[in-house]
Amino acid sequence: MNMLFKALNDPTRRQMLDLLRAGDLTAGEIADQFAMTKPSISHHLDLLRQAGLVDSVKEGQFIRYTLNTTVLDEMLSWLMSFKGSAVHNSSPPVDPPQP
Amino acid sequence: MNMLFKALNDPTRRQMLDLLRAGDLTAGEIADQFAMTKPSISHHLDLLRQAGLVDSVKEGQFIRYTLNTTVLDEMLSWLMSFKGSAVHNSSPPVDPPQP
DNA sequence: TAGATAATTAGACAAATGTCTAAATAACAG
DNA sequence: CTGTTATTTAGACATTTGTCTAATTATCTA
Repeated sequence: MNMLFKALNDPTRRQMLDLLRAGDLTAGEIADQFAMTKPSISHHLDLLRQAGLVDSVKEGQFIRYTLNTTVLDEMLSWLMSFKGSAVHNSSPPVDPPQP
Repeated sequence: MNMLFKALNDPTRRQMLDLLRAGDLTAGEIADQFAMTKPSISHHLDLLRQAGLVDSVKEGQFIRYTLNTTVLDEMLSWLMSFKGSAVHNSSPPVDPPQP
């Protein structure tokens, strides 16, 4: 899960994923949305690809990036397990009612 | 969400959260589980606290750390929205059956 | 009060990260 | 073929991050 958390630990990359929700985009179309050079964009896309969050397909001169959310499953279940397995160590907030 | 992703982007800190699922622990008890100096542990716990993932309460000489999963909600819903809003741009994998 | 224990703060340092410019690769259009 | 467009690769550089040692603060106890 390390690569996954690393990939998501950047606002630019998270925004890229948000953009891709509406549909596939080429590297250039993605770059147009950010105030950043194309090599930087390329590097971010590479990290997302390494994490498995996007797939890339060359189409002629362009490279089309597609969102791939399957890798999120592991992270999602890890996070959700926290919402279920909470342990209550603190004292109860009130005394139980006396009969 | 930046602090939250940052806090989770470290195996040691994620392991700390896993430890706290079984119940509250003091800083020293947490430190015992890692091959790392106490100042380093203290720093990690500070980041978790800044992210809101743990609460700390001083009890005499000790400091007791408690898991707090409420901040996970925002992240969880962001992640889950990906599993719902996927768009299918690619061609269908097979041709539809011919009658 | 003196000494021991729990934990943090302060500061140093190497490694990782995000960004840039310059150059390389690959595909298209004339 | 030549030039233009899309994208990546390579390398440099400043910032952030994780770790350590040394010192500090706070609490307990004899």
